[in-house]
Amino acid sequence: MALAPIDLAVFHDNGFIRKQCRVTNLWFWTAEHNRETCGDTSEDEYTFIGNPLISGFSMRGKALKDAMREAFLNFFENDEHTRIEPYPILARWRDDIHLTIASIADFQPHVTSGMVEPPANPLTISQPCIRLTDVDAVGRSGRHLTTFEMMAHHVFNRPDEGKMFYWMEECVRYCHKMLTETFGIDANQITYVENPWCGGGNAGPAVEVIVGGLELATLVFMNLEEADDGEIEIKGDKYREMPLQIIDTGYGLERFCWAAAGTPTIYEAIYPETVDWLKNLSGFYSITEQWPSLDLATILGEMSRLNGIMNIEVGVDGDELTTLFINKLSERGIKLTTEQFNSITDPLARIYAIPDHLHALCNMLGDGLVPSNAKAGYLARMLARRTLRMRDELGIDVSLAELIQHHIEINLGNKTMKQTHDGIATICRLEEEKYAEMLRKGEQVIKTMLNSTDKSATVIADELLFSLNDSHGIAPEMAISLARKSGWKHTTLRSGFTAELAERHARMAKEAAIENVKQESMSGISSLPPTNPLYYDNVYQAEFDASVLHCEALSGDDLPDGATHGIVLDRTCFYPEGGGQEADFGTLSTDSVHCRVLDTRRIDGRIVHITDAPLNNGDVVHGSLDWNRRKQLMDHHTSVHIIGGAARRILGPHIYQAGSNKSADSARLDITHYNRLTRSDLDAIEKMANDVIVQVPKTEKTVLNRKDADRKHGFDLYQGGAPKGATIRVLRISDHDIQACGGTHHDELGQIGSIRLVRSTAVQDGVERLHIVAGQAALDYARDQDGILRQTSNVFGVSINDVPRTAERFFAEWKEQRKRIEQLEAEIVRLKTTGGDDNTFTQDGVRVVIMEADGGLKNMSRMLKELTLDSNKPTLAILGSRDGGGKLMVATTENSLASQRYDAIEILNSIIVHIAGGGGGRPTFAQGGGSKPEGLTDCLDAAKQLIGL
RNA sequence: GGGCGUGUAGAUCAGUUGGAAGAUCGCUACCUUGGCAUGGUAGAGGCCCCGAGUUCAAAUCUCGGCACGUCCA
Repeated sequence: MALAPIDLAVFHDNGFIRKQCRVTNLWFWTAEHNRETCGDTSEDEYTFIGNPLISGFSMRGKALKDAMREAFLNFFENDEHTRIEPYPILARWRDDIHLTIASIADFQPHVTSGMVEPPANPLTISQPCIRLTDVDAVGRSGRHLTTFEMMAHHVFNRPDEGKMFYWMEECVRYCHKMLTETFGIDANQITYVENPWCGGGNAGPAVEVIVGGLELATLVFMNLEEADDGEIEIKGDKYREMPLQIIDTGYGLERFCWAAAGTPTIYEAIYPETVDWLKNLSGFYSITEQWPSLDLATILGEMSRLNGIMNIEVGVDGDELTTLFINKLSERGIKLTTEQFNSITDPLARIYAIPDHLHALCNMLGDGLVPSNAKAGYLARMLARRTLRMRDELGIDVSLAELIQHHIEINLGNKTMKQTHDGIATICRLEEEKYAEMLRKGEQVIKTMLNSTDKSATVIADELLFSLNDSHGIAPEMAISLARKSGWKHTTLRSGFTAELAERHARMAKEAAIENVKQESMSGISSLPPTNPLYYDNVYQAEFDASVLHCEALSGDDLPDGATHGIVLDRTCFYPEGGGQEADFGTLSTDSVHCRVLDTRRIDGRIVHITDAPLNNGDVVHGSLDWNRRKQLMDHHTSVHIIGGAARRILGPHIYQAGSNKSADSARLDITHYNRLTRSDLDAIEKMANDVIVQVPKTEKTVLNRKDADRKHGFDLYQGGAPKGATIRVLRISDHDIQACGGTHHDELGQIGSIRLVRSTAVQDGVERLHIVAGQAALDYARDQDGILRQTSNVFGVSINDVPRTAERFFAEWKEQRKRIEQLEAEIVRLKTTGGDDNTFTQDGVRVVIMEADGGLKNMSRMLKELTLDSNKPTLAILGSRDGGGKLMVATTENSLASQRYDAIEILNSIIVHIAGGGGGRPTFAQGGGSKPEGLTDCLDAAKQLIGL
């Protein structure tokens, strides 16, 4: 069974009829009874270019967006909906996506799964979103954006609980009323296209709202979930109805603005000042002056209308599209050459894309994101680099920081964000420096790589271009332009290369995607009640009594040594490994059995004690924690929160936890930051952390439901990762640090004693790892350091205070003496090689030196250099040493009688047998070694014999 | 999370099949000049990132670590 046709009273009431699109075959509703296409096809041009569909909005840019958003929200607010403030652009509450990509993303997965109540119901919101999948089309299509606001009204119905707010009929009625009344859109211009939606295991009927050829909104009625026995089939998969029925709508704020402005592109509607500014800076208007016959305004107007029917998407071949575009323009009486077309559209695409990218960057950085070479931070870096590249291609001399500053002023109205404007500027400066450094290095790399390529070459080897892009960040176009700059003037980019590069990346990603996910499981525990955790009631309780509910023999390679069984109790003080805090150890005993707990894990919601012996179901056991370990883990965990808060205060609002680990020995906290930390940064954080221990007597622990936690504390609460449950445990250390955390924490900070921030290391660009020791571990650490220092001072025989100075002096002296030894060795070489002693012979005009020397190959090679470098004295030199198993070196003066007559390799190979070795080299310089130093004399004798002495 | 790449003089970087540690800039001294820009000559400056392994021999090859870069997810 497929979905039933959508047939609503609201359509009939407004004179709409249902038709099937001639082009797409989709069913749609229209008030224009002779309409044959659904509105969003390759035959439906934009009708609003130069002819706005929405009247009463004469402003542009930020003012237009503000007015439009307010009109939308106001409409729904006046009709039963609660207005909700937008969520952050960084989806901190989710672990499956980095960025908020839709308004419904705010409520996934906790609300859409039914676990958590929505913040209001029904609600209306305008949610800033970022989508980078179409980043390549931004600026070229006239309508693509990386960042936009999705206006929405959402409803979460529970018909099984009698909570049914409204469904399709009312939803479409709201939409139609708003479009025609609030925005005064002519109903004839509107088509409602039936197009079922599915994704992420859910599906439902959906309606696309097309106005003037532009999709303004989508109304999704999500009431189905994937199920093998489902009766409804959509796009090949089977679904059944689910208890929660959600209305997920999405109205494109910027598209409303565009339809109201009627500008050639969406960018001119929302970023008009920036577009003008960049046109002037880049000298755009002077481009067409080369062709006085071209009428730029007419060309741009026709191109915009055409944009509506051109399939400008990622992955469409650029050259083909250009040809098609030029043909279409020609049909309309506009004759353009490819060269003319490109020289207009290339810069224009960049001018349009830059404000979009700047807006996305402001949103990301403003929310506290730190650029990085991995994860979410990389998305910011990619946008920054795209922006910089386009800026360079336009030849504009304005720094990224200035561009961003301009954008914040003009398009964001100087709004305050989580990150300070100064902070954003600093990050931009650093990013631009890194970009410039990458370019500079890239130029070097290209020169080196192309060394073996002829200057007249017209192509660069594919492998080289791949490597330049993947390893050095130099995009193929950039590589070509740098190569031309460096002297390979005739190189061009092979057409289709960029597509191949993308294909190659896709293939690599596919291969990497094959990974094995191992899931821990135990057979008979899913029917057990969840274990009652006693550690939340009293973190200091170390002894308890409980009943054994389940005992199972375990096997596997990830178990600790000696572990044999997994035991589930009805209640426990043992904390299972989680949230970066390692598990508790201890003992479980009955009158007759005493077993050790070697690990504690959470499996399927039950706490499993990993032990070295079995217990019987129904046994009453006494549990006892290894208290020293638990205390140390608590010291470390609470310290991590304190350090995190201190780092945020000292380094800035962008500090966010990127991971952590708390073991008995030490703790680690990974934080996002845009610079390497210095020791003085660490000292300041450490000092503040220790001050907090003294100044804040008690921590506050509260349990809130998810809805209240979000509202009360915001999303910085979820530093430790996306929350899993409907209730949230909040640990509050005064106003120093407030976080959702399921770990065990001290009630009194004084219990920790002291915190040391040992050092920081880099996890990736933009993430610093802080190494922390606290409590007893801090004392142990100090003792260890003392020991090391004492040992060192004993070696030097000086007091501890003198160690640094002494080490410095010793190192300097060592270097000096090493140099002195080299000089003396050189002196010995000179003495040995200048004398006319018994080692020197003359054979037919060639000096032959055969002697035993001291030292290794290095020393001998210096002697050989001395002997054979003088071209006035053709020499054959054969040196041997007993060093390290015996060494031999043979050399002749290059380009001389000696080198003509003797082959060093031959001589070496024929005599080295006496020291049982081998070797090689060049015909004028050979060396080798052996393992029988006592045969050296035989070697040298054999050499004399060979030469005929 | 995965792939690729880079650590050599104060700086920027070369370094061929493993076989003699280099260039340019900067630094010091001297020469040229009335002085400077400049030009010339000479010199100083190296734990070839660290630690193992292979080898007669490792800056070079292999493995591990540290530091850094880059692309993709």
